[in-house]
Amino acid sequence: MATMKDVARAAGVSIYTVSAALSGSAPVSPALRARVNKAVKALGYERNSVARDLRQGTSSLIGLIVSDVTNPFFTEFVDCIETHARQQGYSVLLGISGHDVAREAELLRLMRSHQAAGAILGPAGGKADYREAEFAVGRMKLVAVDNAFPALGVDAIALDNRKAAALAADHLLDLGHRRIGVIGGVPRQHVAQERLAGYRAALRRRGIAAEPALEESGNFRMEDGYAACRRLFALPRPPTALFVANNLMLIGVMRALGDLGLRVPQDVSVAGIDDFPWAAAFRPALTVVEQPIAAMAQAAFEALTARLSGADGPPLRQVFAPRLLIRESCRACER
Amino acid sequence: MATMKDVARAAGVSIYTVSAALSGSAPVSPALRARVNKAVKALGYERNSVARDLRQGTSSLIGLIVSDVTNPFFTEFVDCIETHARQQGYSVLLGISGHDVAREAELLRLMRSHQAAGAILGPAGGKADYREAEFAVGRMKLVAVDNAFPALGVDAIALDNRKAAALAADHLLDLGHRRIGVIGGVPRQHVAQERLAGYRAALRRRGIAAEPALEESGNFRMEDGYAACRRLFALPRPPTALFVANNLMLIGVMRALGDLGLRVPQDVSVAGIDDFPWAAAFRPALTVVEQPIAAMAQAAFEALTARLSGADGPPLRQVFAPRLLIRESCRACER
DNA sequence: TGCGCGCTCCTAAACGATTAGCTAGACTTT
DNA sequence: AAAGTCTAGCTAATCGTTTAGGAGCGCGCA
Repeated sequence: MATMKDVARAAGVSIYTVSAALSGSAPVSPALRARVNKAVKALGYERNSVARDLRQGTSSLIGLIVSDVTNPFFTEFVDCIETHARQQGYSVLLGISGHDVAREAELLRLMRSHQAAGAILGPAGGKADYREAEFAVGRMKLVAVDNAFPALGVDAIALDNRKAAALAADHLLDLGHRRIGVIGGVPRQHVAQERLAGYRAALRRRGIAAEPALEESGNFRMEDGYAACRRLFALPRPPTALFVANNLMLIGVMRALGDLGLRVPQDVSVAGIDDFPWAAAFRPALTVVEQPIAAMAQAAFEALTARLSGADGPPLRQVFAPRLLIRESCRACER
Repeated sequence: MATMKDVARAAGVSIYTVSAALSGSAPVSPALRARVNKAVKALGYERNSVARDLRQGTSSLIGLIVSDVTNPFFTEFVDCIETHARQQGYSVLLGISGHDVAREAELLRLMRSHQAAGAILGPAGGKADYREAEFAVGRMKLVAVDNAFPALGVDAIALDNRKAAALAADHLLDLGHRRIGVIGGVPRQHVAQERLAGYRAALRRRGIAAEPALEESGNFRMEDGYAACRRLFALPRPPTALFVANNLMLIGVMRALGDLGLRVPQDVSVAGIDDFPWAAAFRPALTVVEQPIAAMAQAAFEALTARLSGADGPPLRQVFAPRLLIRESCRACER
């Protein structure tokens, strides 16, 4: 690999001039600039970012940590972030925590070690899992998304999760359902707590008593949704409708209902959180609450770049509004 | 941030000793090792990988370039690669080419610039898009997956695409279909050519003449599948069955059929390539040809690490066998 | 002429690790 | 006791950039 030194020799200039010509950090006369460019081309020179990053003390890398890329929410989120990052000259270091706080911490350490300028992450845990002092340690700027709670002490981008759950629950209640099963996330996670709270609040507003047997939970994965659904329909008095707190579990639920021979929406109404490309192609098309993923990704990226360019001040929290997409998976309760 | 120098000072040793103690590159007496570890903890020292990488001339980064993460095949592939990489101490630099060869080249340049040890990529283009000499330039080791053709001159991991297409087409032929529409990829891509070839060969084996009007193509995205499907059913004599060459276009097709008021499989039979988590939850559950993604990802990663640990020799090509998953979206032709 | 100012370009010192080459002491061998 | 061998640890060079601090030159102005 050719280095700047080789280019300098070939062009008959100092490596300072090469650096200046390539980065534009200082003026270089057209004549020398041309000689440098010629030498660069002739040698096929490419800048060594590692050396640059070492000297600069920071890099053009940003970290991106999600709990599960196969979750369509994160898939699209990753897609959006990568696009913004590339356009702004950043490269993205991808980490997948698999819902494991220890793995997440390890990934953060690794990214710090690579001198990533910052990181965007969907925290895997809840309040109890982070010792605040240790979370945002070091120079690396952090932005939390999705399961972001205020105590983290970093900028956060979140959905109005209570509202999202209430939107789905209210829709089912409006259709006359009174026994609405819920399949929420693990209670450890902030986002799960909020969605459950939204569901309960919606019931309470109609004067309906919460029924613990109807409250199931899983770890936001397909198989958890499947299992939880089977449990709900093994109940002596199963629900007439289901509110499912995320997309992956919603798929699990649909498979379970299929296996149980239950038709949607004739036998059970189903509403979930998270839209995804397949939701509308399903028969029945699924009624879900949509998150504005692209807007949230952009906000996350902009929050990060703002910090990177020196903005300081207390952590900022941006909350986005959910939207109910009424399709075909819910109908009026006949019992 | 504490550096090795700080640790050395705090422990009363030279930075050589710190380096040796931490990396195990040379023996260090228990007494000094303990002092070093204590100092590391006290200062919260973390190794600066950038400095290390500069000195070593290579890094623990590997690149991963896919054309579209939202394609479930790549989503799962990325997931698998990240897991292997993390377990072997590598971090992954993710790039999304968006089916654009220029963007792909730019991403490769960036990764080389970051001194990535190697990269795994799903090439976006076809033979005509790469000048062989320029493709595998530099120290970085490359492994191609999915749309990998021999002329690239790097290790390749591929599906037996002709077989995959034939599996789907034969299934439809066995059910008595004779007018089978195909929605393939853009002809530029090797994988698209192969799948089309497999479909044509299956027809030919039954003595059925290819009908150009039934051969549509798109760029492996949902909207392309949608549009192609609408075109096929605007034909004077539309097909009785459809073979769709990838998952995303299959979704588009299902939406289009829904919008056209056509029922699957009563009015049209549909078979595709690529299984995905939703395929089985669909009503009807979708009959597809499955790729062994996890095995392919593992093979890709192992091919890369083999090269990284010095294996040389001519490019190796590994071809994987597809498997037909018969579900509910195809039935006997009644016309 | 003498001085200051602006340009362009150079030399050399960083950045923070790894590691070749060396040294001092302990232990073996003859 | 002298010479050889090991071992643990040190010093200093090195990786390929960026950039502070000058140097040389031409120009304008008094």
